[in-house]
Amino acid sequence: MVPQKLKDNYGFLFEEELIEEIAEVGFYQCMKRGEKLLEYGSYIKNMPLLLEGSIKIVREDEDGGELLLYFIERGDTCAFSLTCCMGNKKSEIKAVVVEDAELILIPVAKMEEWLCKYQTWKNFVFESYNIRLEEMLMTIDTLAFMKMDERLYKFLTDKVKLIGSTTITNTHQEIAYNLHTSRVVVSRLLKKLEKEGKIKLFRNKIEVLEF
Amino acid sequence: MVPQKLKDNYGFLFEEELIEEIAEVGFYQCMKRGEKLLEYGSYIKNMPLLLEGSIKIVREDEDGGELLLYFIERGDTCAFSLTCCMGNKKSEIKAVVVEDAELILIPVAKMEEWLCKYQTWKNFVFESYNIRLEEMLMTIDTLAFMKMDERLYKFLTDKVKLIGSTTITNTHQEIAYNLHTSRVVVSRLLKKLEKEGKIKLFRNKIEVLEF
DNA sequence: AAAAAGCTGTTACAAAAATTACAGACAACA
DNA sequence: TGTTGTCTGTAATTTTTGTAACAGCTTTTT
Repeated sequence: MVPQKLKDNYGFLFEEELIEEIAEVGFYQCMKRGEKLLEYGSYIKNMPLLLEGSIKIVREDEDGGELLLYFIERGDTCAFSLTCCMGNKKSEIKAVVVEDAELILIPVAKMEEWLCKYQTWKNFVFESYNIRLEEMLMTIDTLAFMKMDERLYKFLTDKVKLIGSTTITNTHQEIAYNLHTSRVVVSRLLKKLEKEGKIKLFRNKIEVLEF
Repeated sequence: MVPQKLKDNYGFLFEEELIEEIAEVGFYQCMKRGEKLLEYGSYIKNMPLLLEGSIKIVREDEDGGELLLYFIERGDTCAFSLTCCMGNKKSEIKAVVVEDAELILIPVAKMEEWLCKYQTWKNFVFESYNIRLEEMLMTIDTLAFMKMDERLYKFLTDKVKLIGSTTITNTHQEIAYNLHTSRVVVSRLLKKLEKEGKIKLFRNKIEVLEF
């Protein structure tokens, strides 16, 4: 069962031998929406490979402020976990399950061993770092160069693409947390988007019409 | 001459043998303030090790907008160069010399070879990625959680620490570019900081009193 | 020396975002 | 069924940021 999902998601990346090693040493784990995979300030000694579902990476400041950094989908791993376990440091971010997730946890020791043993693994690890740096750049772009109405619309369309459905189930308050703004601002701008015909508002739900 | 500076900056990180290899295959390069080490959209096939001076990493948007991401000091390398040369991708950022710099350029092939040959090199490369991810996080923090006056003051104090002098030689316009805001806003907030006794303003110069 | 170009301070105004407050709608539940 | 808590829409106000315009300097160029 697990090896099959491993193959589906990583088979085109890794050789048979590596897939088998992963299945052998990895812990399989299931997580429900809302559960925390990684807490701010915690330590981690495993590297997660996502098989199913999606996860959001969130930054927090001292005053309880939050900001969504980006989403992780199946076939991905989290570069901050790499940072965290290779440097043996506290986590700088928190990771929360968005859609029910299945994942495999790889012990750090193995992960380091494979770096030289499997070229494909090395490429995967570096590629992960590169993707994360790019995601961070895009986050910075939205913060530095976009106004709140654009950021809000981007949040909605990104989520639509992520979950593969045009219906987003979030309260205005939840969205406000993700964008680090106030609920009033989100409600106001959502109403504007509705008047422009881009979305349709319901209680706890938003239907995205254009994306 | 060069090997000496190499030893000074990297001797406590790398073994003798690796230092010698670096000196052998690396190109030595000197750059003046204002020169571009890396242009937006360009390709790069070498990884730079900074021996002297400092460099700033800047993000640009389509409309010519700019934003300072962070500074690089001697003993550092640039993770975006790694991204760039290992993935053979266009540069997402531009790198400009802040203080006259000396650096050594390592060909990608060597850099990859050393990953498995020298444990210390592998650690250095991963540590570089980790440091850059952290810097990016800090940049995101300032954008998401701080107001412009705080960002401006942070810019000034960061630069004081970087160059090791309390005198910053920049016009208000240059600072405005770095923070992606307007000159008027910078002038206004600088005046406020001066009234609070934290800085003293001159033409083309700012003296930072508290940091 | 005169002219041009660049830098700073300031004013007035517009736009964007944050804050406070409150009312109506809906859902959960005793 | 009535109460309570949550979610949404809206209005009024303040703070922050962006824009335009201009005067007074200093530095550079002619």
